[in-house]
This record gives sequence, structure tokens and C-alpha cells, in this order.
Amino acid sequence: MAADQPEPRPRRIPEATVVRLPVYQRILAEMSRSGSATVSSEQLATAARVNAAKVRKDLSLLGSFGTRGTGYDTAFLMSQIDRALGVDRDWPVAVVGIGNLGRALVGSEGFGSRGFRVTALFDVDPDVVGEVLGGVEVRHMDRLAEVAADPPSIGVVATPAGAAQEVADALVGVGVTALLNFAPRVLTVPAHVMLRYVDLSIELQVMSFYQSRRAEMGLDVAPLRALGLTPGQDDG
Amino acid sequence: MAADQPEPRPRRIPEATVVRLPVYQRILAEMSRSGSATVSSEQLATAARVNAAKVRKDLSLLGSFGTRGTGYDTAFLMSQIDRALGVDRDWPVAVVGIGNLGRALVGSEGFGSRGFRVTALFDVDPDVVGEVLGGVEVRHMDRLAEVAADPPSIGVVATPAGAAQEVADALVGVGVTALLNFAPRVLTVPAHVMLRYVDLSIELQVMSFYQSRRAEMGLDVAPLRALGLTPGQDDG
DNA sequence: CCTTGTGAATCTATTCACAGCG
DNA sequence: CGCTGTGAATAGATTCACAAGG
Repeated sequence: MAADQPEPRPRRIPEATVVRLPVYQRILAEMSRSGSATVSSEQLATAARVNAAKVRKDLSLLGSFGTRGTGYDTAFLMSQIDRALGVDRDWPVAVVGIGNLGRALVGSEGFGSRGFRVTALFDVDPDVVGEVLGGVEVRHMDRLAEVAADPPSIGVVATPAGAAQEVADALVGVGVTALLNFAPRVLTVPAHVMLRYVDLSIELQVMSFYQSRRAEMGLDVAPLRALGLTPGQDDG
Repeated sequence: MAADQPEPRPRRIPEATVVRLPVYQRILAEMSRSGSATVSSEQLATAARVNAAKVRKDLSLLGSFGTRGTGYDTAFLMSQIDRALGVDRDWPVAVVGIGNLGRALVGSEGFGSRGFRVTALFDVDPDVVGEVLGGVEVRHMDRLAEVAADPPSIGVVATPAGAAQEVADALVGVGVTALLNFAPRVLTVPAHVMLRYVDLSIELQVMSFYQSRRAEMGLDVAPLRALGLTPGQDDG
């Protein structure tokens, strides 16, 4: 209830909630753009395709930011979510593998916007090394050690599957403690390294599963999900 | 218990499990490649960074495929997972947006392998329309209606955020009932349309959250996850 | 009124622990 | 013995439903 604590990180936030926060954030950004100064949990819930009570519970974990009878102040809520997510600070990111995927990532709207800054690019292809993307020169993997003194907070693996483990090892070797892997390959990293995957093929297979079901079972049971990535849980 | 039913889709498979099946599949493929004819739930669990009981429960939902004292037959298990996921059949896929991301997707290892076949490509850029990728010609969006007679099972939205909703509407308009959205934009589609997102920016923000935590709380509590998309966790 | 914030109830998923079988 | 398969126990997430505040 009291929301004006100077130390505002009292509650434990379940991962299921953490994964939804960026979704709310995005919806808020869109609503803000279209001129809504306030937003209700019901509106947010409809856009995110979740239950309104869930939205309220999620947001209440960050603090009591709403106004009864009115809803949430859009801009203020956005800033609070940013703070909870830690995207109010700057996260240096290194991308390894500057093929189509790497280029798409570096140029992507999600990257520059929300606190993530590409500070290093690596590849092994001599045709690519030396190229400048978004103001950053692509270096050869041989020079990865150059970032060891001040390692990026997040390493992105955007190489072919065959190189992914080797690249992951190298990134971990220079001190990177969080890896986002786009290669369709299961990686092994030390326990202290955070590892997440973004995986086209898994999402397609999940779709295949539900499409099969539908085909078999006549037609209904569309498994609608807020964000496909969502059902996260747990931590250690 | 009895596993030799001719009709083998008796049990309800929870989504949490569905999302893990492709992960097991990938691990099995790698183990198979490196010569393991059988695999135990413990091995599978270690590679996927999950609990062995979870692996067994997941697999038991598909049927009783293991041999006590030995484990699972790698090849047989793979075929059973494929069947459960429905990737033993062919899924025609249309990709809209042939920029770096679209090209990465069309060329990606996850695509061609596992039952997904790109049958249609669309863009609006005249420099791109007419280009042939993987044997398929890129058509202008104006010609989307051409697929209406036999719509692809899955539509992939790989456009910039600004075009995503419009493209989604168009795909739904020609009869596509499952959309995989890569654009950083929340989409609205009719209830019968399955919608999943693959979202770099969300994954980065989740990482940011846990990295912030770590930074604040000294050092520990690495939220290790098997596949970012799914539950995960294990040792600390 | 309207809408938040939240205990209590429910539903879902994970893990334990062991019987059963090769 | 070792490892699967699974009921029972636990933990976790979601939803309900309503009191309280604007």
C-alpha cells in the first residue's frame, strides 16, 4: 500500500511476471503514443490477452501505482516497469555472428530503444570483418579478448549452429555472464552464466502441435497465448 | 501403461510440456549424431537443465517408450516426439517481410528441417519482389490473395513494427490461422487465430531484470534456464 | 460508480519417492 | 541393480471475489 518508500524493491517477482512486464511495457508505449494518459488493468489485459486480475497482481508486485476508479498513469507506469526491469540503465551488448540474423538484430527496433547498446560485433568471415554497422566495426573473433577488460553484460550468439558452442565458450571466457542464443543448438555453460534461447524452430513446432490438434479434433481449442514466450517459471 | 494402442493420442499434453518437447528433440538429435543409441532421463535432463522426473513425466505423456534399467531408444523416441508435435507431416509456411530477418528465417536451419516448408514469400519493396530465395519467388503483398485458395498453415510476420498489424490482418484475411510474429508489436487477431511471438527485445529485458538483480544483490542467484522459452532451472 | 489491490480458492506444474520391471 | 513410470505431495501461478479508495 505505501508506495513512497525510498527502497522500492521489496517483493519477490516471479518469473512468469517478469516475462509479462515487457509485454505490458510495449502495450503502454502504444497506448501512450495514441494519447492515453491513463490505462486500466482491463484495457491492458485485453491488449495482452490475459486476465485483468493477473495484470493487477503483476503490477502490484512493483508497488501500488494505480489510482482506484481511474487506472494507471501511463507514463508513470512505464517508468516504473522500466525501473523494475532494469532497462533504465544501459546494457552493453556484444553480438557474434554478423549474417542476416546478426544484422537484423543490430538493426532491430527492440535493440537500440530499451537500454541495450551494441558495443561490439564479431564474425570470422573476412568479407564481413571491418564492416561498420550502426557505428560499430565488426572485428574478427580472434580479437574477442579485447573486450575482456570490460566485458559486455550480454552476449548474443547469432552464428550457425555448428559454431555456437565454441562462441559461447569464448564469450564466457572473456567474462560475459549472460548469453542470448539464437542458434538452434543446446548450449552448455557454467552455472553462473545466464542462458536464454530465442528459437524460431521451437515456436514453429509448438504451432505445429496445436495445428495438428485442431486438424484432428475438428476445429476448436485455439491455444491463444499472450506472448508465445511466456510460460516461464522459477529460478534458483 | 499400455502403450501399443492403435490410437495413440489419449492423454492431454500441458503446454509447458509441449514447449519442452522440441528441446528434448534437439538434444536427442545431437546425442544421436554422437552415437548414443539409448539415452536416460537423467542424461536428457542434464542437457536440458531440468529435473529428470520432469523429463520422465513429459515423455510418459506421449506413451511408455522407455525400457526400465536402460533408458529410451534415441531414434524411436525422436520419432515419437515428432509425431506428438505433428512435425512428421508437412507444414506450408508463408513469410511476409523479406529483410534481413526474413532472409535469416528462410535460410535458417530450423526451417527446412523439421517439417516446415516455405511455400510463399511476400514483400512490398520493388527491389526485393521478384527475387528467388530457396527456390521461392518473392511476390508483392498485392498478390497475397493468390494463396487464399490454399492458405499456408502458418504465417510468419517479419516486417517492421509499423506494418505488422496490417500484414497480420491481410494474412488472416486469406485464411491463415496461425501467426508467428517477429515484429516488436502487440498484434490483435480474431480469437480463432493462434498467435505466438518471438521477441528479441523481451528476452533482452528479462535478462536485464536478472542482471540488475545480480548487480544489486551482490552476485549470486543466476537464473539459469533450460531454454529461455520454457521453464528451466537446476543446480545453482 | 469505477477500478485497484489482495487474501482465499482454484487450477496447473513440478518434484518426490518408490513400486515395478527389464 | 538401474531406470522408467506414476501416484502423492509440494510449490507455484492464475483467477475469483470483494473490501477499500478515489
